[in-house]
Amino acid sequence: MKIQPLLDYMSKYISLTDHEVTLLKSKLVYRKYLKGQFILQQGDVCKYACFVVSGCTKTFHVDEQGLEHIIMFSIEDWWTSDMGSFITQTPADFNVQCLENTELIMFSYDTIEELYRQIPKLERFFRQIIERAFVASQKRIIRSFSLSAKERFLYFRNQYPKIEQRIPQYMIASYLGITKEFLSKIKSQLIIEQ
Amino acid sequence: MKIQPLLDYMSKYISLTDHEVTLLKSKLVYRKYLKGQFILQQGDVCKYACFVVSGCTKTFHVDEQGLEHIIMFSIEDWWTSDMGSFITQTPADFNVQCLENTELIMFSYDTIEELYRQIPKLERFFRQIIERAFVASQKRIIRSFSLSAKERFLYFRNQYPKIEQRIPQYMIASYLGITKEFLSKIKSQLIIEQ
DNA sequence: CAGTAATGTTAAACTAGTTTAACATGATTT
DNA sequence: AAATCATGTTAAACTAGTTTAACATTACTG
Repeated sequence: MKIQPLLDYMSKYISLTDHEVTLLKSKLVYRKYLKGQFILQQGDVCKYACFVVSGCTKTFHVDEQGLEHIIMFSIEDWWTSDMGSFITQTPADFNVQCLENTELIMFSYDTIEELYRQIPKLERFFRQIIERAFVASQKRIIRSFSLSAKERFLYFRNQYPKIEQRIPQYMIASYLGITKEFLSKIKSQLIIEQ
Repeated sequence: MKIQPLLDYMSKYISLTDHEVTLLKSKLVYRKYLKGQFILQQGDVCKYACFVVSGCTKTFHVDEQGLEHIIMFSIEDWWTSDMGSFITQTPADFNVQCLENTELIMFSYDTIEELYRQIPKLERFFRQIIERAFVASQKRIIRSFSLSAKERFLYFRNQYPKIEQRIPQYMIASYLGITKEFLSKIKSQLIIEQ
């Protein structure tokens, strides 16, 4: 289990004793997925909150018309899960699929409450992680209201330069809430403008 | 201080001893605002996370073109704050304004860390509150992608029947991300369809 | 390495939602 | 009671983004 990336990440929020690290390790699941595999399928109950050690995933929702809407991408040092399904143990709104071979450290719903009891500091850690995720989600709502598709694309390109080259363009369009044709148009406009 | 509504609300998540309630009480701020008053202004640092005891607030963002976008309404038993500004103590993206005379119980940034230390259970309480807020925010993103303006309006009307009658229509339009003119059109279409 | 599937581009016709402006209504102030 | 202001409606012209379809390109797969 490559646990070091997670420990480095956690050390930014809390400090764990050796004994706590051992305890934590014993409750975690380490798993490798291949490109294309689903970590979670819409309608299933989400059993794991996952930390991405390596690789890339997309989280997406399929609406009633069968259209795919990408909510987020997750790469190294990010989290991926359907938080709503995880915390309430009800059917997921999202699919999570690997866009590359991906290694995950998974916190299972069945053991996380026990972990909180044994290591109360984790309660603090997860509160802070979720605060950040919530803030990012709210900022995204602001952008969807107040920016045009072109401005949203420029923001995306700036914020995730690494992801832009790793994934197909139609997925970026889906993340931006536009069609791949319109993204194509925006990009050719941007080239002309220069 | 009308603290009972907050205690009732908290009892759904954690149970506090009498001593803890006394401690908590001593750290809270209770305040009344008049209709129209601002609890927070965009650009200021948010010092308080507020529980609404009575009244109604709107949380909105003013974009670079000066257009107002309503992010949420908060009524009795809801929270209101700019979480991003509160946790990072950086300038707020949002304004929070009272739509009615409003009574709040306010958790100050300066005392909340101390409270977490003295009553570790609060860490758990806020983790759960923020989890829920995050999930609500993500569901709103799904709706903005996968529903038409008409469907979003029907969803709003269904989810917040009490709020619909308490506030002006142009604020509902702003919440839905459309113009008041288009909301007017949607409503007249809905009447014709019946 | 040929054939098929997945991805990306261009362009024309279309539609959801905006903008502007004129007018109606009710509430608040003088 | 008149005047002003905030809110709400209607309608016409407009625009951002979609849909459809044809074609180009890249990348798997047998």
